[in-house]
Amino acid sequence: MGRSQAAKAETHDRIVQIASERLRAEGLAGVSVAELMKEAGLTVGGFYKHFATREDLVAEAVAAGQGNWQARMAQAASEAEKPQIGELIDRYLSPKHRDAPEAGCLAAALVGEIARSGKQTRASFTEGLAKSFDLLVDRLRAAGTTGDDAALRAKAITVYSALIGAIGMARAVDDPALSLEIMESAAAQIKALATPEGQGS
Amino acid sequence: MGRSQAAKAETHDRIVQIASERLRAEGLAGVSVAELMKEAGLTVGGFYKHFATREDLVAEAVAAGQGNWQARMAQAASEAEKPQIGELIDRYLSPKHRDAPEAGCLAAALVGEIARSGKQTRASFTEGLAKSFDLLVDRLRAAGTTGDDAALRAKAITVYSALIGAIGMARAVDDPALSLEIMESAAAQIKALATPEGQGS
DNA sequence: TGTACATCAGTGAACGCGCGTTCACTGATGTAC
DNA sequence: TGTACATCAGTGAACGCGCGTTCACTGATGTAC
Repeated sequence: MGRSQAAKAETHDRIVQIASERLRAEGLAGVSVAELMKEAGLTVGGFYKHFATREDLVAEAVAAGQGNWQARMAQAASEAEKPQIGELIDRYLSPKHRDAPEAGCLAAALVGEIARSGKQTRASFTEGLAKSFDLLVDRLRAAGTTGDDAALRAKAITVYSALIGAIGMARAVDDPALSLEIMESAAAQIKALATPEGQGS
Repeated sequence: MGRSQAAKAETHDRIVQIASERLRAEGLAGVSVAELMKEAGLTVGGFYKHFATREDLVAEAVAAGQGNWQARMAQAASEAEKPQIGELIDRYLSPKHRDAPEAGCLAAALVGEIARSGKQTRASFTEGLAKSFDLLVDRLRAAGTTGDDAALRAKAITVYSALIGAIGMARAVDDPALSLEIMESAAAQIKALATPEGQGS
């Protein structure tokens, strides 16, 4: 096939999108270049017309994958349509999110491996994480959570920490009852931290 | 060398101990059987006199690695010598722990990968995690944290979630200032959740 | 508008490499006499 | 106590395999005339 810039960009984006899903599902080392290209309907060799190395793709996929998740927090048409923080927490710590990492929060699925990754991947991740913190601060402020800017930011960081840790454990654990208990216990406590009503218990 | 049962058990333990450190540092797939054996002063082939497959070792190393960390919470001679919950949180979210995953909390370093691991590894992890929850409940009760048994358990789960998530992000992030901010913000908020004085802010 | 040519996205076989695992072997030690 | 033997932890070369990457090639398309 031809080589218009638009067609190439489309292929490029398709590869990145598939990678961002597959990497969340299988881990940063869990999918081979050949598999990825096959899933995109292409063959191995073409990969290097789009990326200099595998790590280049991973860095792009990490950036794209964080975008996916942030969209849920921010991409509503109006303030009223944006999800409330309590609803966000419940959806984050749900069996649905737990069982579909490929469509879920990239940070939760990959933090551990990103810590051991190359410069580009870590830089991509850091940028996306900073943006997630900002969006979470917005959601806390919209919910009327008490505290000045610094306090809200500290709460946002802690809320995100607890969400990531809880869903990580819920996914790792072998016991379905314990997995549910982790999600439900954490959701209740995090909501208490994040909403004005909950403060003080 | 000979083959007394004691000598074999000692070698076995040495391999498991080294694996538990190296896997925390490099990830579940980050160290090869040959490297591990070399570090234990042995050669590849001998590995299979101790473990049927690589995954057998990983499962054992996961169990052993959780033990290491739990020891810090529980293995003091008397109640007075056991660390206070606040001190535990500060030590957990310190640059020292962040920069030495091989000697630190296994759950923090490996949750994500354990979720994608085999039966044995996940079973090992689940058992260890349940024990960690129990030990954390003890520490909360010792600190006089308010709440009945169920509430203390929910708090313990949330505290551990937040610890794991925060140190995971602090390790993954590329920016030293942000890394410190994550640890400090989370430590303050988690202490508020975990100690009686902090309740209500 | 029609034709000749250059471009380059995509192909698929081949590469070198490190991995987990196997296997014939060694030799120090525990055991039987 | 001393000797002969069986055991089996540890050796290290070899295996088949999948990986990331390379490379000579193809052929549809954009461009120049």
